[in-house]
Amino acid sequence: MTPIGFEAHDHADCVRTTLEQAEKVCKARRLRLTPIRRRALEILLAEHRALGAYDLLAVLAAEGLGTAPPVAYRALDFLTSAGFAHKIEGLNAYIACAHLGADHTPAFLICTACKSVAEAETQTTKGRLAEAARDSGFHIERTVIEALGLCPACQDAA
Amino acid sequence: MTPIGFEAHDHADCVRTTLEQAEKVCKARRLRLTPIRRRALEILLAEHRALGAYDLLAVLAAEGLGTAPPVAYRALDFLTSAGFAHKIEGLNAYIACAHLGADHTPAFLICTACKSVAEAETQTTKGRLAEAARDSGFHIERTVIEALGLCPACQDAA
DNA sequence: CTCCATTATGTTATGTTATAACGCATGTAG
DNA sequence: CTACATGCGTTATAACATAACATAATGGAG
Ligand SMILES: [Zn+2]
Ligand SMILES: [Zn+2]
Ligand SMILES: [Zn+2]
Ligand SMILES: [Zn+2]
Repeated sequence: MTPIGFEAHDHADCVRTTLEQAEKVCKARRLRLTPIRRRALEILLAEHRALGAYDLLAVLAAEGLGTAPPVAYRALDFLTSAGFAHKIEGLNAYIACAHLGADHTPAFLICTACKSVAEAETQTTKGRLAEAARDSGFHIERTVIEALGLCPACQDAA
Repeated sequence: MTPIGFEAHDHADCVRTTLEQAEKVCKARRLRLTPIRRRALEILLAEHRALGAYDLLAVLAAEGLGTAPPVAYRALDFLTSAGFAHKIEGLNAYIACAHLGADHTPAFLICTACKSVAEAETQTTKGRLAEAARDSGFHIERTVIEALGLCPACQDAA
């Protein structure tokens, strides 16, 4: 479970396989990966960073795929519902899933210096949060787990 | 480390001791708990729930303590910087700290049915997130840990 | 193939959350 | 008193998100 994002890696491959996975999942679950949705996923995938909805919209608009906010928000709704993207609550921004296909509980490491984001996985049933929940009888449906700090590269720079 | 919020407890005492703690901390750190800031903290403390900035503003406005958004945001900035309140990123809302004075990393259990919020504590150096960070050499400065789900009472109701 | 229901998209408007910028007031140190 | 820092009043605007309704494309059922 290495967090993807900070390490050097074959990113072209990363993009390709994620898109393939997304298509496979859509086929299996009868979801429609329309041109707008597919392009939105590609845009998010371009970098391991979170993009604001309006940043995404700007790109889509420049490509003639729609100009009004609902274009972006609908695409993001689809992608997040399908598990192809996640919302980073701490940034009000969105990022492509780095473990598409794997059933996972995402956790994010967000570099405040270079803005890159790595997605790790945690196990919902373990960890301190789950423990606190069990202790008090709380039933967890969804978790938001985000760490803000400095990635290895930015620590070296400082 | 029991999460405060779901259990029945002497809430009047809860409010009183938190305000006392806040005053003590302000004295020690030479922070100024002005009338607006103090009242904002009281308003947040009234219930173990998160309040939107504009909800807080509405109360302050009704009491003649200011009408424009900066009034609320400045008070919230002060309270969160001082550690007297926390922002719930998943709700864009703010809640009084339930462990004021204790040096802690907050984690929240948020009931999606009744909207109440319990604050638990986690240890920054343990847990899966810290583990993932260590693995990749990431330096954590702040964490956002929030669980959405059903509190014990709302589970029983369903 | 045609019709129908469903899903997706276009469009306008608005709601919600948060900050910038500037000036005045007040408290404190030299 | 003066200089500086901090808090507050006020106006305006930026940034994020959704409501509501019209039109179009898609994909089955018959
Ligand atoms: Zn990559
Ligand atoms: Zn993911
Ligand atoms: Zn209480
Ligand atoms: Zn706290």
